Amino acid sequence: MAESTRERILDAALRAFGTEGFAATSLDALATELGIRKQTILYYFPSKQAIFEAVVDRAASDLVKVFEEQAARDIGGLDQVEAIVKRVFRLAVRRPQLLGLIREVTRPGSLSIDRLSAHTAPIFDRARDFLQREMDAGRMRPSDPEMLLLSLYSTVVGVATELEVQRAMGISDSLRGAVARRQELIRFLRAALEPV
Amino acid sequence: MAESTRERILDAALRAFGTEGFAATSLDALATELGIRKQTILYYFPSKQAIFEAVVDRAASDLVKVFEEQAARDIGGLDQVEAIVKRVFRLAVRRPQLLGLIREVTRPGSLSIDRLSAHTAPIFDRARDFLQREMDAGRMRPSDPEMLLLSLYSTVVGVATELEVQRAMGISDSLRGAVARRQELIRFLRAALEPV
DNA sequence: ACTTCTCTCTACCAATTGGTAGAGGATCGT
DNA sequence: ACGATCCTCTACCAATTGGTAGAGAGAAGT
Repeated sequence: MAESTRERILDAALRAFGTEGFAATSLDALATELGIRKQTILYYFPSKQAIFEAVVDRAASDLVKVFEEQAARDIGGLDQVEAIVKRVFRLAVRRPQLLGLIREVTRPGSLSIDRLSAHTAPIFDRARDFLQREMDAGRMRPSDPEMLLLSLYSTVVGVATELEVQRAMGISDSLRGAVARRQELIRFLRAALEPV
Repeated sequence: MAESTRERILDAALRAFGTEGFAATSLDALATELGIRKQTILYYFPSKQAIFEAVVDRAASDLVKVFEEQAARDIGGLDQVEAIVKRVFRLAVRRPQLLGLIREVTRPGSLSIDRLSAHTAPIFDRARDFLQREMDAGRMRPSDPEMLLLSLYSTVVGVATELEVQRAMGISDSLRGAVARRQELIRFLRAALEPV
């Protein structure tokens, strides 16, 4: 078997939770989509909440891996920022549900926010330190690194995921559109970060 | 009566839809919160979907009003951008559910996205023209105004609404924190937009 | 007094929800 | 051959869902 039932459930759940959201996803619908019975799902996971947490865990480690990979080959300065933005964009194009899930978890009242931040806290710290270092070295415009990180996060995740907003604005959501958006975003960020 | 039943329903529905989301909000819960019966709600609105659309309409016109007010007294350049960011932030602090609702509507698969964009399309156009004009006049760094608008939108709405992300990052979400975030955001945007 | 209109209620419903209990079929080591 | 383990199934269940039907109270106009 190419993929175990458990993995298939997690894949389908990621897609469903990441697009429709937790509450709008029913176990029956998930099972039907997979061509199995709901009870088969509940054999692998004790509850719907447990599936969600497993999905969050897997998604978080996928995300962290992307960052770790780039952090490993630290090319420094704005080039490093650009490289990370490119990676996030590639992820958003290939697996849009993944960033959709992050949005779902970071919604007010989500139960699994702590689960997510347990995974991401180290890379947040690492990113903050990186920004601070680059500022000190004069390779980046000085500012509050935490606040800057928040701005960067919002901008990148927003531009990468707000497909509906883009559609409403009349912006193409084709692959070519994604590349154009990424380029423009990088120009935007470079302008904001370049030292004066 | 200070506020009609219909208005009270819309208020509670905005709060619920804007925080918990559409699917996670039940009419029974809404009614209990208001101290009335579910059927009273269904007397004023034919269906749950109809309530949502009414809430979206009202929220959209509130949002549009905020923009119109600032657009009326066009002070030009980056000061104008700053003024709008401040207004959005004030809205995010006073009525966070409002921006939460926008997030809910702009989620993939939302039925009311067209309803929202019908309201917001004019101010998007207006904003695009404004950016183009300012760029032509050399008061703003030249770039693709549509893409820039998308970046601005993502950054401002993200920083204003991603309270959970901020909490996970360890950033204070007090009122003073909100002011600090706003100031840092404005510095960030000014740096990105200032002509070279 | 009577009708009409506005509003909120009780009573009810079919469908769907997440979840439990346990049967039955493979496949395995023995 | 035989139990054990793994997996997927049928059969249910109580609770909740959005929504319908219609009673009844109150005010207002006639």
